[in-house]
Amino acid sequence: MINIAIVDDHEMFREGLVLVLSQVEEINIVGDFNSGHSFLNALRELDVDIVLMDIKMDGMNGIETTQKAKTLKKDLKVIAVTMFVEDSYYMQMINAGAHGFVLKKAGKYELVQAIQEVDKGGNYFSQEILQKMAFKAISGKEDKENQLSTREVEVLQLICKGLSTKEISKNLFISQKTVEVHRSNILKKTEQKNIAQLVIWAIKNNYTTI
Amino acid sequence: MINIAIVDDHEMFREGLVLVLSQVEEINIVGDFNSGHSFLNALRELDVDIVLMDIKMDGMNGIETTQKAKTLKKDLKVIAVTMFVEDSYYMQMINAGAHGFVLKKAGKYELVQAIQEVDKGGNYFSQEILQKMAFKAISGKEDKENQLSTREVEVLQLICKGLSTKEISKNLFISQKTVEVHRSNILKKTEQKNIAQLVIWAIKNNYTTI
DNA sequence: ATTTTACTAAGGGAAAACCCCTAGTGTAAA
DNA sequence: TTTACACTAGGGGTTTTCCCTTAGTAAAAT
Repeated sequence: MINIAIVDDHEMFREGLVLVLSQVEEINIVGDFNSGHSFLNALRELDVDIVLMDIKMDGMNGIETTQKAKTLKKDLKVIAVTMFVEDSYYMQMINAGAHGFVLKKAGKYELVQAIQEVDKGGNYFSQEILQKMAFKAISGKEDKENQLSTREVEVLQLICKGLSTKEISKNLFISQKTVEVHRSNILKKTEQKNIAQLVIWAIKNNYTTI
Repeated sequence: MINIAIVDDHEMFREGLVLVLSQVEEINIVGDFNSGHSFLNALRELDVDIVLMDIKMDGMNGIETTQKAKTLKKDLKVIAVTMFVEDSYYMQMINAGAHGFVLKKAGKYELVQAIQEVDKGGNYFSQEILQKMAFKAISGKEDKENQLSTREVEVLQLICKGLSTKEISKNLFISQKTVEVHRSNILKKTEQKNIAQLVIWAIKNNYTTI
């Protein structure tokens, strides 16, 4: 019997997941939570093997929740569940200690397969994500090069809110010139050519929420 | 017994919905479909009272599917299921003949309530959507004023793809000046102040997909 | 038959974004 | 201690976007 917990702030999706997995003989749902906080609070008294963790959540996101959960319970296994196949945040999730990665558009069978694989001590990644990883490995791009800095993430999020360079500079108490440098570096690192593409990139890569 | 069909290209969500609703005594799931096409093909031989229709789908969207379904089966009732609470496309869905509107983040009870209400011949709209409608009614803005024209929608979609004014002009075989006019009018009509906000508006209002 | 609307497109100008360059500071790693 | 990096910010330039005006044409509505 595999004890599963679910963390997702999307109620209908979470309820659906509970029901889908309840039908599987070898799976036992020990709890479902609508936030990282509520999950962490319950974690001590929870007999859980694997947690299905949504990455994008209001408040504490899946990466942060995973990191904190791992400090509380080292042998906890995490399967990240996410909407998009993009290339930056799943590395963060792997660094945070996730053993698997499944897309929300995946079906029941793939999800169960992922759970079984991770329960056996292995890893599971959706085909789409493996492709992305392979492409990245072949193209030989190093992560570090493209990783956005703390400040760049701040600027990116303000851009996505629709703030102009002037407004961002006032908001962060820095000069417009500095913001321009950040904007330029963000576009280079993300390999996007303008704000329209950047905003969509940011959504897919979980730097902002719509 | 209420006969329900589900149309949603998101497999896990659809499966979850089927299971959630199967638990409800008075509800009978007569079919679930991953596209508008497959639903329309099956509709003739389907004894269905209410269909839960996702608005955003690859290929034929929920609005188009609803319109076509209504011509095939006039008394079909449609409840739109959607991700966002924005203000333009639910009017289209109502025009297409939807009797209800529920957000995907809604829970089981709200969904069942919506189904019961619509089955009785009434309408059901999520609280959030009613608020939007009320606000719109109070602020007295007319739909027509703000409705994007065909060309504007084309331009908007190319903007969201990350094309520049020059690229859009080449793409549509019109001058840059004309594209500029369209861009300007789009920003005015949507009341967004720059491309970042516009892209997010377009996603929420279903003019583009991420 | 006249009015309205969408689409087209020009001139012209202001603001914003984008892209170089150099360069100082502080922190953290080798 | 030197090296590396993030953050800062200036000069100076091009390109793009944004905003205003005027205006012609074709189609649709009144």
